[in-house]
Amino acid sequence: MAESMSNRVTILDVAAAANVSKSTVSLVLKDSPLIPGDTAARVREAAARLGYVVNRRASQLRAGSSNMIAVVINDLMNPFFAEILVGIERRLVDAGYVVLMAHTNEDTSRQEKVLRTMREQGAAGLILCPAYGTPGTLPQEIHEWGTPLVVMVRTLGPGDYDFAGADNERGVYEATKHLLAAGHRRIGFLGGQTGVVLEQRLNGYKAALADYQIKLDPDLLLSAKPNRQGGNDTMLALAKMRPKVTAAICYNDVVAFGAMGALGELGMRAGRDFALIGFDNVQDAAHSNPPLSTVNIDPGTLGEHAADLLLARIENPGLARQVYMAKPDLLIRQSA
Amino acid sequence: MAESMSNRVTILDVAAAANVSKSTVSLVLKDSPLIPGDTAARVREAAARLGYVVNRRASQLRAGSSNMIAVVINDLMNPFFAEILVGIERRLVDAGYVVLMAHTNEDTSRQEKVLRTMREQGAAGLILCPAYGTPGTLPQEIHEWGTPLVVMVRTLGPGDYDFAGADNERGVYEATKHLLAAGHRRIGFLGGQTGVVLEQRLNGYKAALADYQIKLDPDLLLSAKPNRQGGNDTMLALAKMRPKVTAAICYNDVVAFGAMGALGELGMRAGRDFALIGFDNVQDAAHSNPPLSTVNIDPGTLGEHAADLLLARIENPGLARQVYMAKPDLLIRQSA
DNA sequence: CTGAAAGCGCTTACAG
DNA sequence: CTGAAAGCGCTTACAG
Repeated sequence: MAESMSNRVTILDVAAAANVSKSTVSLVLKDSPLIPGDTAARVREAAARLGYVVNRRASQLRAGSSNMIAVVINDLMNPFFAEILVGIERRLVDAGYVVLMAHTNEDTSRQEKVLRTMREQGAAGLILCPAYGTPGTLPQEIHEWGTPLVVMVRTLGPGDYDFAGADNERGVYEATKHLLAAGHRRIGFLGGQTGVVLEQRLNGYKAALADYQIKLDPDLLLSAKPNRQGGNDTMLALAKMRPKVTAAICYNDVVAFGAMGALGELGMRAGRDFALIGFDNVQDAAHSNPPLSTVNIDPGTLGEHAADLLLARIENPGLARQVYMAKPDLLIRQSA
Repeated sequence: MAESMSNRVTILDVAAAANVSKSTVSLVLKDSPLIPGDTAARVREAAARLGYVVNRRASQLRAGSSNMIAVVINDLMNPFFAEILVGIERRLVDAGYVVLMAHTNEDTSRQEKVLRTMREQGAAGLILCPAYGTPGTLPQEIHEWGTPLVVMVRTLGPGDYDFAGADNERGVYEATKHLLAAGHRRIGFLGGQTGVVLEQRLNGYKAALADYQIKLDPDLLLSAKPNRQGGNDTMLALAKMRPKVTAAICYNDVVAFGAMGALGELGMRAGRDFALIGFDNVQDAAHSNPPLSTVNIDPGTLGEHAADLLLARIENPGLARQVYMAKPDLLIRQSA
């Protein structure tokens, strides 16, 4: 907690300088049609001359409004979430809001802490990319606070909350089918450890194999953290398996980047010696070595849509449940 | 602007429930020693039972304090800045603050806009990674607002502002010397277009060449945006040059990743056919394909230090100018 | 058209 | 030890 600005000029100073009451100043500053042009001009001139800056804290306390929106992100080290955040922020700032950002790093106790803080600040709404292990009761709880909410990326069980995410099952299904159509029969699944997103993506993988009457080999499902290290480790393990594995679906792009590195260590190259497909289409995917084939769900746009859902909900709390599902789009570059 | 929470319970409700005055409630909630244990317990119990949540807006308006800190980032798509942001946020949240985050995307007019907004919100301090083209007068202006400031990464001309960044010249100097010691004589400099950071890094490059009595060849300085695309494009161009170029310093890691991709396209591999060194040491650098040799300035720690400087400044506005310069550390992995 | 008054939810001297 | 009062900087009915 810090002492705030030294000698702020207030609405009273402006009123004195313009020879009107503070009510008049207030009305002028919100462009009320009640005040005639010449008075308004005088007030504006005084405000500008004195360097008046509105105190949002005071105005919003009185008006019972808020222009702050809380955004809670689980993993900013993953460019997928960074791109989402940028999309959210862009839309929110354009709509006149300011974003209160917190990073949980997949830690639910930190998440609880920041959520409480943001509630205390009086956020007008909340966009939450939940940490692993977030209880399914959280949306209901936040609803009881009276705070409009949109959950992103990972669903939080059944419930009546707004959601923005992607059709994970379909995306991986199509990616796997592409590999199968190219003749691959031993296809690994790399990375991911827990959570609904993993389940959904795995379902897509299984469904595609089933289409080809291929029995699921559990040894080909390599669990690991969804980061580069995880991709590296699992690819190294996968490469050792016999009979030979010739392709892999990666839990996400970052895992795929790690897998590419592992292939490099082995003197192999994705797209030539092994087929690799990612998920997300983060910006880096177009320029990785080699460029990554992936399931495009357009993270930036996903963030913008989440912001739009929240804005709509704030505008009209009575709205029916809103869901935005990014349509996955298989993007074949050079890694498969 | 949204209507705020429906039926918040206030300090008055708690006072009524505990049969004390609101002053007493206020004192209890800030752990004042003035209130005896049994009264305090009664008040706390009532607060908990009613689900009381403090309204920071009101308390801080009255107290003239703020627990919000603004952080303005120029390019979140670059993992370097994402890592910095995470470091800042971690430290600030641990210190009891909440972060107001804005992304300028290198757009100075957007930067002006968000800065104004954050001033209106009454931020207790500001950490700014300035967009290209930010006027050198900005720190002074912000000082006049009465807002504690720390500038990061890019200096903003001379002035009495706190700063956290890295010794760019020395970092690149050492990287270039490493390449020279390994026998390289035609060394490119890839990416970067403008700004002090580029100047400083270029100075390091030039100084190292001078140590070896090598004349600077301006053709080897390839200007491009400091992103993957820039790295890709400039590497492609560099590879065509004759006499052959055998190594390059990259403006930053992201440029180096792009350059690696370009080498891949050409059937070459960094570390085997061409030597590449980056700058920053973002987390991805350890797992790129191949792992990137780079100048480590530890972005996360840099962010934490920036937060510490700001906290110290808020605590004690009279402090002399504070500067944190990350000591660059050449990290040789496989790309050079 | 403009001012005086009340009040948003708190904290902070000040009495007693 | 605890309560009554004033006030942070605004907005919003309500008079006139």
